[in-house]
Amino acid sequence: MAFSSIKYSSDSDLNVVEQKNNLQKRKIIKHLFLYGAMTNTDLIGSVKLSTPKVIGLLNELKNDGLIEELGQGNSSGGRRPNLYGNKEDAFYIVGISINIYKTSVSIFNAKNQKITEDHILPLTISYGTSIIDSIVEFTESVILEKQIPREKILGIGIEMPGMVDSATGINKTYMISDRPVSEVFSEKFGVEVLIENDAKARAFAELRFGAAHSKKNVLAIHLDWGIGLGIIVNGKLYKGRDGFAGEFGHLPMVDNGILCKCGKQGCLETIASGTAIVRMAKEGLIAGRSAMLGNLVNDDPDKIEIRKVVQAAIMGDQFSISVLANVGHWLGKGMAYLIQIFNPELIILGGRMSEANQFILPPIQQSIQIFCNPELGNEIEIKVSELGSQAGIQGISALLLEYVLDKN
Amino acid sequence: MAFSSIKYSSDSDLNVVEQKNNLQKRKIIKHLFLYGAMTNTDLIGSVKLSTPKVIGLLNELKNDGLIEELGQGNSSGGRRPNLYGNKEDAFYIVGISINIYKTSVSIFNAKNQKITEDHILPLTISYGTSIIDSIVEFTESVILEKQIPREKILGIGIEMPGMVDSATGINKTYMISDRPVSEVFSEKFGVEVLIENDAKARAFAELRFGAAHSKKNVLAIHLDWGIGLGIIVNGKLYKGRDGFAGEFGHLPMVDNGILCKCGKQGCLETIASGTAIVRMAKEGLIAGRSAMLGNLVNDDPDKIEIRKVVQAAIMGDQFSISVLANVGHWLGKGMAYLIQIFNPELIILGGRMSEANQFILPPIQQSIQIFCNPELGNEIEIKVSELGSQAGIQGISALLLEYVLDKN
DNA sequence: TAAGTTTTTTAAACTTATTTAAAAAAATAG
DNA sequence: CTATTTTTTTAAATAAGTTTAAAAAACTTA
Repeated sequence: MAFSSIKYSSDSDLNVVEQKNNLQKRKIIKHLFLYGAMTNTDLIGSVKLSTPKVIGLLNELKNDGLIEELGQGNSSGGRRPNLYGNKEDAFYIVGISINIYKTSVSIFNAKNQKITEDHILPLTISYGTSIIDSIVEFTESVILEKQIPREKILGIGIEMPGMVDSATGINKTYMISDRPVSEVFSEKFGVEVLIENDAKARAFAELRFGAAHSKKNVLAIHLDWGIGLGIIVNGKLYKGRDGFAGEFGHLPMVDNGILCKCGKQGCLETIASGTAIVRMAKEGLIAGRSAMLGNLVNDDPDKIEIRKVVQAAIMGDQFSISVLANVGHWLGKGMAYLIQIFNPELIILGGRMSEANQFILPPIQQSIQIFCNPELGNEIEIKVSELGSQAGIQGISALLLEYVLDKN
Repeated sequence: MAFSSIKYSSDSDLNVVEQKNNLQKRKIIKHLFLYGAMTNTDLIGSVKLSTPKVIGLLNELKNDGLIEELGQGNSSGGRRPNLYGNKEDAFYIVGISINIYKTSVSIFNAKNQKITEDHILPLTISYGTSIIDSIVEFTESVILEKQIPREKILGIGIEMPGMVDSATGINKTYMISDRPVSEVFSEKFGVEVLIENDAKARAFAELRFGAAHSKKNVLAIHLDWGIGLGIIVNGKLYKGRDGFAGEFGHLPMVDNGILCKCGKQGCLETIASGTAIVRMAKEGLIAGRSAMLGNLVNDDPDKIEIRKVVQAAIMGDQFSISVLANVGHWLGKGMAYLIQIFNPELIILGGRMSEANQFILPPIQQSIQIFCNPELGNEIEIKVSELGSQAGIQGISALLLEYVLDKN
């Protein structure tokens, strides 16, 4: 914490890991958190230190009570190496995932194990600060339930939609306040708080735990109610000057198109997002263009969700198929833009809309062929995220860890 | 060079700087090349070493004959510091700039001073390798004229249009060969050769010597016969997986638009490049839409060039003004895409088309307002490059320097 | 012009981590 | 089951650069 250096009180009430502020030790802890138990030889490659040095640090960390020996690894014919791992209770990270319609809270231990069940708070995100207190209260109840001592909480990471500047802790779209929303949260929780945009948190999860691991230049598209983009460049999450990079969903795609909530017309989000699918399906239902979809929702337009449209498409409903194909067409065109600008190694598709993948992937491929230079378009690898719904909370927790351990 | 480590011959025929392969020494030489003479205190900040160490290295380099003392700098009341600079003849860099219609050659000494007059070879770039020998011959004549000993040439940097992969030395658009074109050049010249795309070389010049200096996230748009983009991210030139990042000119902008030389329709280049200006002006002239432009070229469509269109616009020619405004409109829309994706600190406009800046900048601004999120669009800084026509050759020379000195 | 101050340079002491070498532990071969 | 090999761990020696302190040079001020 910023004020720890001017504190007069004893070290004992400082965060455990902060006490061990040796950069190299932090690097080891970070590694053991992200990638699990390791031998000292494994660590040598990662922290770029010599054997004697790493062993020395490992022994110090053991004495500090932050790591422990976990038996022996296997060897190809020689002394078996000791395995070292973080002690479960060395510290905890709280991850909060704020969605448009719900908020969920998870707690991870120092081994990056989720120690909580699903804690979901139905709550519609607000433009103002009205939902903050509910989120704090809900989170506190989870912390209390697990009896996590405050000083063992490394920090709280919050991922949310909107234009988030994690450096200043401001969201320009939601929870707009006269002072940084991360500061408001931090004050109420009494621990470090980091906020980040949902698509960026997910891209970071892909970088650390998913398909982007050990890759350098990757784009992670987050297909949810809106369309987000996380950009990984030179193996690092790219944020831009104010943290607003990746406003992919608001690229103007259709002249004089539908009015977007951002105020402009014809944004990609208006024709290719989860919201757009629901809107088009509703319109089609009302216009009587799909009996099958009508059956699935008892002719009630308000009951339409992405899953229903996909379900109808699977059943062969022409209208639903064409809605999803159209979404794929526009997404593919947008992706062609990205491919030509970034020449990435890989594009990862994730988020709620992946339910519809079988119907949107082929038109995406087709659009890329049409709109993209073949030298670039033919070589691009497109993958569907394997991290699932936990990507966001995993990403924001890892971001928080690195944020706290890398500073100073 | 790669083979220096397995050479049996004496060190004397190795490149001077290669002999001093100490990384820290190279860093100092690089710095003195890029930013001129410095005091040891100046260097301490740049190479991140202590005073005694830097002084030691400086003395060694002096003994090596690579740098020299250049009198004293000034002090605010104390002993005056020694100034150190590269010796002019420590090494030389040859820069070659291949354009669509001409190729120019320059030689820089170790102080980054251009020691040659303008040497321009009129030559239309070819899809095959036919022009290579002419370029080599022309370059050799310049080297011979200045009597530069081969072993003092650090390397030759070549900037050129097209899809260039500098890592493999291949251009996918021009000078296509069965083996890397940089290798072909390197064999003929007998020294290290680096090739790079023109827009990227110019962006690098902006980063080292221009408006992007000390900035982190900058886009440099190169408006020439085509439209190129150099991307600077986290203070480094971004190239993408194959080096093809920045294919901005081939973003699809117009549905069923004009056929582009890339094979697709409606690329940005077909409506907003130097080539597009000339095409539109020709069409207008033939259709009799501009008497003023007709006067300037004696009604000969083949005499139209960008400068003539600008000249007519300055004289108030409605048609020419509308052509340039249209170009600005589309460029601005393209830039809105880039701003939303990159959230850059700065966009630099450079290249041949900057002659038309007074007519294209206002519509660019307007398009950004229309198509860009105000949070991003209002904050963006747009500058016209101050490096002028030398940007390309300066950029490729600096790239070559760093390429040679940074590798082992 | 001399004394004092500021800043650079040089020299010595100290820190830190690496390299080298030896010891310990566990697997494999005979 | 023992000897050999392989690999990790520990210990000592070495290397490299930083910090501290002192000396030298040049400017300021009285």
